[in-house]
Amino acid sequence: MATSIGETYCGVAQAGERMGDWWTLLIVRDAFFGKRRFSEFEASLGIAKNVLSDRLRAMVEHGILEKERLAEPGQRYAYQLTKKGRDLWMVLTAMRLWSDRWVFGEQGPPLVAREHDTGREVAALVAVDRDGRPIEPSKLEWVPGPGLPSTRRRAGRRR
Amino acid sequence: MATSIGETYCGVAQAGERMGDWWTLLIVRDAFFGKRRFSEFEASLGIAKNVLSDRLRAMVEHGILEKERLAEPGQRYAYQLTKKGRDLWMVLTAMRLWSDRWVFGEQGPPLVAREHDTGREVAALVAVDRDGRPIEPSKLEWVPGPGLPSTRRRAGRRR
DNA sequence: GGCTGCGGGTTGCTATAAGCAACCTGAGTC
DNA sequence: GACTCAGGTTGCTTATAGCAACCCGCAGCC
Repeated sequence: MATSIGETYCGVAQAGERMGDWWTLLIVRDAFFGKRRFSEFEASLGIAKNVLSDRLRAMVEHGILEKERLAEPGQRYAYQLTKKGRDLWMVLTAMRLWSDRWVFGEQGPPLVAREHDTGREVAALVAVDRDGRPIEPSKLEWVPGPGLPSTRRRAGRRR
Repeated sequence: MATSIGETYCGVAQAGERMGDWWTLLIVRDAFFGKRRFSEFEASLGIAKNVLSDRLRAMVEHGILEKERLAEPGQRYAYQLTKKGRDLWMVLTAMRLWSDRWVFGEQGPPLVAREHDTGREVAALVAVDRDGRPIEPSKLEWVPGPGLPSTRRRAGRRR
């Protein structure tokens, strides 16, 4: 995606711009699994070093990861998710649940998220309003919000 | 992402594979906005024709869109979301809400999803268990599910 | 029946970015 | 002071996005 989408008022495009590519999401996923080191991401993802280096730098710049020097011997660093990065949990979960349903299907999910003290598993995501009451997605319409300049009140505007 | 991730048991990677790139998600977004025709996607996204053509074909192959010949005069087609495609709503919403918080922030969201009869706006996504009861993401752990072959019980395996 | 216009593409070229292998560097260690 | 290891960088090759030009079937017009 070389064309700039920096000015678009679509949150999906903005999130995509922050990610850069799918590697970014896979790195975030690994970070949720507890991976923190350059070599751990490299081994887990099979990603080229220069690409990983690029992605990690961009993610630190975007405030998704924090780079920290470890007290361990040698030149070692740890990359940790910031609050902004941890907030991508919903995005990852939405993708995972979609795959569970439409890719893995009958075969069953390869991985489940479980509450450690009760054993309850995450089965779905639901949209809720400000008061936490569920909203049925099929009844939704899209309307301009407060952040949309009045001169360009159109959804999905670009360029 | 040229390296094949077809065999990985990570739902995030699988979803990414089905998407191909961010254009796919933006096309799905536009489809949710009611766009259906080649020229509508082209105009809205500013995407190159060959790339759009590629993406639409791949999305039809993956069962995310359905291509339908219109009864209108001329050579006109409509691309419509399938159930599988509409199910990506949660993914788009998760990304949009993340952007609302971390990109637009103070400025407020450019777009909100509102229930048309009550006016209630989608404010968040919550993870729920099988019975619809909310689960707090910070208390979660990842465990292998029924779909993970026992010979490779490792999260995020690849290649 | 030939001209024009439009939707929906395809083809060919160029520029960007990913993949891969080789090399580098600083810190510990024997 | 030679060796190892983490964490990169450099340079080359290959794949893909972007762009412009062209094409093709259909309809309307005359």
